[in-house]
Amino acid sequence: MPSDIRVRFAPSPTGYLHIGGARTALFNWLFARHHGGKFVLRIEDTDIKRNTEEAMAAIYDGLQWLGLNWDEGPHVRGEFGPYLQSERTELYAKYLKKLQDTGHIFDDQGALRFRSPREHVIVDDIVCGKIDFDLSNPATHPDMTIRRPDGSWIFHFVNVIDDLEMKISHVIRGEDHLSNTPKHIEIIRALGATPPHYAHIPLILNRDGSKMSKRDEGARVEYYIRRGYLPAAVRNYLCLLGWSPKDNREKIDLDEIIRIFDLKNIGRSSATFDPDKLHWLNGEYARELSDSEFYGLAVAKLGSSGVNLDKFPETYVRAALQTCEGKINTFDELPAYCGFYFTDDLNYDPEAVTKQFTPENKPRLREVSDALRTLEQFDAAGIEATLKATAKKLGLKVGAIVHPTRLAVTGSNVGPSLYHLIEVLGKEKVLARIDHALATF
RNA sequence: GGCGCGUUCGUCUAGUGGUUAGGACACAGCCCUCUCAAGGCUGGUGCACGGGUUCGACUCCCGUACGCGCUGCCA
Repeated sequence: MPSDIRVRFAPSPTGYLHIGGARTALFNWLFARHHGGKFVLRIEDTDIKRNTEEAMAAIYDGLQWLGLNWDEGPHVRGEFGPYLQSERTELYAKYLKKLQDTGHIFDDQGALRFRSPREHVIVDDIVCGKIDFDLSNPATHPDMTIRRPDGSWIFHFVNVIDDLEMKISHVIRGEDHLSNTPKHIEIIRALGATPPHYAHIPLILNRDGSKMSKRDEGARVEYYIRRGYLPAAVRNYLCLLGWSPKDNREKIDLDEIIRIFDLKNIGRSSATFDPDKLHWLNGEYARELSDSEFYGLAVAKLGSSGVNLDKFPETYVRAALQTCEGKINTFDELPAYCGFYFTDDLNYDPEAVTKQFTPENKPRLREVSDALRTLEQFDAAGIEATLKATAKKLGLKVGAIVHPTRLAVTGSNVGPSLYHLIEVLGKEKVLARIDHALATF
C-alpha cells in the first residue's frame, strides 16, 4: 500500500543553496524515504526580481550532489505541478476568491490582508510539542498581507495554498517559521481545510552563535563541492546536526539512517556548525574510497587546480596517487600534498630547510645518493633496506637520513611514505633532485 | 518592546528522579612509526543562575540571566 506521506522542500532561489536549507531538505528526504512517501521540490520564486536560472541551478546542483533526489518537482514533474510558484498564480487567485467570498479578506491601500479570527491557536509540533499562541491582540499580531498592490503574492499565503494543493502531509522546516505557523493555520482553517503536521527543526548557527548567513563562506553547499568534500560525508555530518541516532554512532551509512530516522529524535536546541568535525568525518569517508574512486576524484581535483597530468604516463599518476590514499581528509589538500610528483621545480619548505639542510646532513645526503645510485632493485623494499643500511653504516637512526632525503626529494617534511614515493619517482629523478638539493647548501 | 523557542565539556550529542554524567570532534601527553596521517592508550574541561517539589534533582515546577527566532507589502 503506497504511503500518503508527502513532504516538500520549498527553497527560494537566492543564488545558492544554504547549508541549513540543505539539512532541511535532507530531513524531509529522510522522512519520505523512511516512510516510502514522496519528497517534493517546490521553488518559491514569488519575488520575480530574484528569480534567475543560475539561482535555481544552484539548488538543483546542491541537492543532486547530496543525493537528495526529488519525486516531484522541476524536471521530474508530477501530478500536482507546476512546481514553480511563479507559474501558479491562477491557483492562488482561485483561493483568494474563496477567502473573499467568505469575508476573510480586506483591502488596505491596494494590498490584500487576511483578517485574523483573533483566537488562540495551538500548534501541535512533532519536535516542539504543543504551543499555545494567543493571536487575539491585533496590536501584537497584525492581520497579515497576502498580496501586494502590484498583484504579487506573499509567502505566507502561497506557501499555505501550495502545501494544501500538493497534499503535503508533514511540513518539516526551520524553526524560524515556528512563530508564523499559527497564522498559517488560521488561513487553512478559513479555507475549511485541515492543517498538515508540523515539525520545526532547530537552526544551524555559526561558531560565534550567530545565525549562519550568506556572508559565511561555509554557509553554502557549493563551498563543500568546490573544496573537495565527499557528499556522503557532508550528508552524514548534516544528519548529526540536530538529529541523533541515540547510540553514540557518528559515521552511519545512508541506508541505516533511512531505516532509523525518526522526527522524534530531532533535538530542540540550535546547533553550531563545526567545520573540524566535518573535516574529520570526511577523512573517515575518504579513507574508505577504493583505488579507482580515489584516483578519479584526485585527478579531477588536480586538474581543476592547474596541475597538468597530461605529460605523465597513467601508470605513473596512478602509482603516485596511490601513495596518497588515506593521507588526506579533503581533496583540496591533495595538490599541495602530492604536487612534487608532477613538477621538478620544488619549493623547499623554509622551516624544514633550516632544520635539515645542515652541514652535518650534507655528507649523509651524499651517502644516501651514492647508495641509491647502486641499487638495482629500485622498489620500496629495496629502498627501505638501502636507507636502513646507510643509516647503520653512519651509526644513525634511519630517521636522521630520512628527513633530509624527504626534503630534498619532495621539498616538504610531510608526505607519503618516503620509500614508496622514491620508487614512484624513479631513480633518475630522485638522484637528480638530491644533487640539486646538495648544491643549495 | 511584545510573543515564541532554547540553555549538559570549546563544539555535536547521550541522558527522562538515585550514573564515578557516557560517546564523538578539537586539544594535550604517551605508544607505534621513515614524516604526516591512521591506529592504540591516557588526560583535562560540562549539567547557566536562584528558588521550590522530593528522602533524593542534570532530569519535574516557577522565576532570573543569556542566546536565537518571529513581530514586512522578505522567504
